[in-house]
Amino acid sequence: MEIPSKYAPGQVERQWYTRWMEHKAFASVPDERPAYTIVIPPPNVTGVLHMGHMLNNTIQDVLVRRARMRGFNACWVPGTDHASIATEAKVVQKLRTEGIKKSDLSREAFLQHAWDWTDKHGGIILEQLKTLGASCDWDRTAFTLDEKRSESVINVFLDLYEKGHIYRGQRMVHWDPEAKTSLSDEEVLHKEIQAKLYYVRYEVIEQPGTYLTVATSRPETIMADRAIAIHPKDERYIPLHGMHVRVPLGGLEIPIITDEYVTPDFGTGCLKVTPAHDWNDYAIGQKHGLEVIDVLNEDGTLNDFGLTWAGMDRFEARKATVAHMEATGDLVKVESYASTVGTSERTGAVVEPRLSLQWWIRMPELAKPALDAVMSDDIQLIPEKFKNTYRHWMENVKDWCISRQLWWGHQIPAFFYGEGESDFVVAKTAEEALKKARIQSGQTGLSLSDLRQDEDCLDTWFSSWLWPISVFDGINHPDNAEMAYYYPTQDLVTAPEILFFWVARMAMAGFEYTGKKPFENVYLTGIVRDKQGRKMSKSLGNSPDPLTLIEQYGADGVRMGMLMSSPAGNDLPFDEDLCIQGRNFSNKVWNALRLVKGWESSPEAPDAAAQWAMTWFDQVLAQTLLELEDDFKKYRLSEALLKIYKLIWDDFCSWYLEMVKPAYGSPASAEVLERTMGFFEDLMKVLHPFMPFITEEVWHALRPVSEDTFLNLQTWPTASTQDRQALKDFGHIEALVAVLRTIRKDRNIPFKTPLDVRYQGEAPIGLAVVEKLVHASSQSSVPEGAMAFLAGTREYFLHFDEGTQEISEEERASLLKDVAYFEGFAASIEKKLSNPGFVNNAPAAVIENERKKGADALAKVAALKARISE
RNA sequence: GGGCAAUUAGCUCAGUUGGUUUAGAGCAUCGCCUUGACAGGGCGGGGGUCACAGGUUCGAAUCCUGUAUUGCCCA
Repeated sequence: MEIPSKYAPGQVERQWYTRWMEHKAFASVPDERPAYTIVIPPPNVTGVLHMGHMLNNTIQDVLVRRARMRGFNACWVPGTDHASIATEAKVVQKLRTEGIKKSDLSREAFLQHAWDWTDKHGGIILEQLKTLGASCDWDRTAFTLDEKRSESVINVFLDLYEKGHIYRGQRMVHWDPEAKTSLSDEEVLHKEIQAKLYYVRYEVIEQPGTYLTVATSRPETIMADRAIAIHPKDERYIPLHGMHVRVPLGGLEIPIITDEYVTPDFGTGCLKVTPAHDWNDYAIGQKHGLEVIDVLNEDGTLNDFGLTWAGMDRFEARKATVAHMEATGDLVKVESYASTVGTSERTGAVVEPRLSLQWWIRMPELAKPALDAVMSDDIQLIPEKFKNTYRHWMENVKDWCISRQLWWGHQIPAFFYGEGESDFVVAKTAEEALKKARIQSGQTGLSLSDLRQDEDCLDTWFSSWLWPISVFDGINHPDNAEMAYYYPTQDLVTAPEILFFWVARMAMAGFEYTGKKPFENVYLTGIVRDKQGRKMSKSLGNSPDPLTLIEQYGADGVRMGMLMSSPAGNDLPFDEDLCIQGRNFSNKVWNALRLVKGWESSPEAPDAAAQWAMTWFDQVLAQTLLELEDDFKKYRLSEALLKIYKLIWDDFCSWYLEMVKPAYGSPASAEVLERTMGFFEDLMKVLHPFMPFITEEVWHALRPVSEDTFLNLQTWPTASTQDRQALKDFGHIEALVAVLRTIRKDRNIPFKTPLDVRYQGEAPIGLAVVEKLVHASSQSSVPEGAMAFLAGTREYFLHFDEGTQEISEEERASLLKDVAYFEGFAASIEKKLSNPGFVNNAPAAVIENERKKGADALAKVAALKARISE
């Protein structure tokens, strides 16, 4: 059988994924096994696969595949998110390039474009996940805007409205002038900028010729000023209490008011109050009964209150008003200062505070059970450090603005029948709305054409917070069999950035609609960064294309590369070298297969070395399996992977296979072959969650299995009985082999020349292995003049035919170095032991151990010195 | 400005209630090896005052305090 010496992943990976799909290897239906469920964090339909998805989904796949092998009925539900703002922005942009304006289209026509776009691009990421090897149950693919999910959203809106959790209110919101919609607090990113502070003077009406100077960063809103506020105790301004000033733009007379809110040290201590354009000013305005004048249009241009600057963009108007005031002498000076500005997460536009009528959810009550669940570890956050942040947010949670002035999304099921602010009803359909409206208004003659549905749609998160329930249709049919079986889900894998956006809200919806938590564990991944530590982003262009990586190193190689260094919650400094390591590892596994497949079988019994090797490897495997159990329980995936890596590369390939390897051209004992195949299969099983493709390929190549039997459907290996003795014995053999190799090297003894190893008393267990690995013979007799050396704490000798060989200079130097080390070590122990404080206070076992360490060190010193003096 | 976390080898990280070496691993690096599975490899080596300064203790990478730096969250 010809197997190429270099593993080529491309072909293998494509072939296996196709076969898995054909046989629906990852499909799940409820049965008698326990369920293990993960719902995918639905990627945006606007996105393409990036490194963050790669990391996140690799982790999910590892967890799901392992659960499947451990006897769980594993179900990984895939799907996508309609991403209201982002998608609408994309579609508007696309239409613009075709010369179509959104405002020229009807709602229906626009939505048709949006659906076309989604149908074309929306599934891209899911397709790409298949390349990565994701073992999702694809038949369950859901979309936040599909029929069932939409129905769920509307039902929840109705329910929350009826319970009084949803209300409509005029409030200050974050406004995205580019998308022309409100945003929730979480959709605003605060950025540090270098801003300018403009000092503008306002003339005091009662004292012409006297001016108050105000420092502002937003001169373009000056015409909407409705007061100047000063701190009541600010002595500089006490004489002006109760007076008025003239607004330099427009000339309106406004009062000077006093408020504790003003910081006397900031700027001049005078604050211009513009209730429509600042969160704090709005609060002050409310308190003092000031008029609210909005000088901006929804697209960020100035409206008619903007005087001669009406129609101009806010940033242009800023320059223009400043220039004007400079000319009139009202601009006193300009300073630059560090400030922060809110930008839209989706469009990047600078966000405006804007007073508008929106829909809100009252949060504190909903948040309570979701907070408690995390604080009591009923829902476990991994790593735990996120509990703090979570609590802080949940204890200070603010009402959630859920309406968006967009079309792409779930239209708010509120129907207006009159002009009044409360002339509306909330209903699932127009027909139901009509019934309700007739009753509520008392106007029995109302008809469908009198109703007008709210134009706005709901925040995307208002659908994704239902995700773990809605994918099983648990909102519309709470008692269905799938809900009972799959819900609550087990693990959720997501990024810390959306802990509040999504995780917290899912917990709230979970408790509200099922009375249960939606998931048991939340694994928070880190951010994938480049070598310089920068976040990978499209704008920086520092993100490698995942599909190109997969082409170069294989999905297995990339998966391993990503997981080699990604503890939960820690950022992943991505380096392509990690993928190379993954690829090289694939190749190692591949060549181990080549070796084993090349062995002919013979009926002979195993030789002593092979016999011992099998006993030993069985134990290493058992030991590692136990350690893996613990690692997985703690979600220490990179540690688990590294352990498997070393188990395969070091223990299996470098030691075990060398121990059992038959001489060139000779057959292997059938028993050895059988055991080796068994070990190899177990190794492929434990590696499979991390590297699904190559393990499948190798597993099928090892021993004949039918083509529609898959490794992921096999049982995870169980550890055989523990017997630490074989591991201890190996420690000694390892040391002996290492010393003999060093001696060979130091004395330039070619490998062809056999070594004649001598010892006193009983032969150490596993000596046959040493003979095989370092090409030596051994016997229990020590002739005159043999060279003594130490392996561990036991003394051995080497006999040379041509008498004692001269010790080389290099060897002497290295021996002297060792002597110094062990003498120093022994001295430090001696110091410890002669300290009465230590001897009197430390536990007996610790003291005993120190004594032993000291004695061992001294024995080593003696043996080393004996060799040097030869 | 408030809160949280981190700082261990060139890089990425372990180090589990203070006592298994004078602190480990993987990668990288260096030396030797055209050995019949694999040079995408084998064998061997070098490399760290555990950020800094104090303190607690018989004993500190580990506990406490302060300082510095970095990151995250909130305002």
